[in-house]
Amino acid sequence: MAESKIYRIYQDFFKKYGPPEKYWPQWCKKRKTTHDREVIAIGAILTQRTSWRNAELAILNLKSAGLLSLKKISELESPEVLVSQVRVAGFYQTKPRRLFALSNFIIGNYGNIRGLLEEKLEDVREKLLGLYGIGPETADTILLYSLDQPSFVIDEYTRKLVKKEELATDLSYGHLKNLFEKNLPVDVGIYQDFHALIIFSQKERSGWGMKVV
DNA sequence: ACCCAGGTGGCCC
DNA sequence: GGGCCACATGGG
Repeated sequence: MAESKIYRIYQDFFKKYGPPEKYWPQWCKKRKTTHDREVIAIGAILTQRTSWRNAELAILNLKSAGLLSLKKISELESPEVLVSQVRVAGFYQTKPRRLFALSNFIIGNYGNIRGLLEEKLEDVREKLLGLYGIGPETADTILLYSLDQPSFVIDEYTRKLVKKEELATDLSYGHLKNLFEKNLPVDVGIYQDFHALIIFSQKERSGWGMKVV
């Protein structure tokens, strides 16, 4: 494993760009509060097919409205209440429904997001995938960055890297996820850092990273 | 006026 | 299982 090309790319990126915690302090930091975990899960939905900049503006809108909380969202009469806060992040009819579905699932079944840590990774992943608006990338983002579970995230940047380095011809989500997980030590920190580094490498550090929310 | 940004569900074949 | 489309705003 140590000599695998994928692991070598990770090491090269780390040397080149340094620890991602510098750029994504909220997402990669070692100790997270329950609120941190909730914000990351909410952010994972808001940033779907959307620039992080706009997703972050929506997060700030939710914060100003006192709604940056899974419990608060789950208590809403209707997801439409969130339309004005979410608008800036696009898909403003669908994303509120997705946030509502996730919040109701977590609060209704577990009381709070840390409840998900009591169950096996595979089981939580299957349940997340069953929710409206949560596909493989969002499920793995929540598992990896919100819950600190070793579930590698595949996105378009990862696919670009795979194509450029000719790491695989099958670009399906499941195949790439298995490929990366098979070629890396099972280590949450490495998974988190590598996914972030892949994005930096594709974006060439063009001035973004998550601000403190 | 285009094109894209850390996707997903619905529909069709 | 894969291919196409709608969803929607803001920035380059």
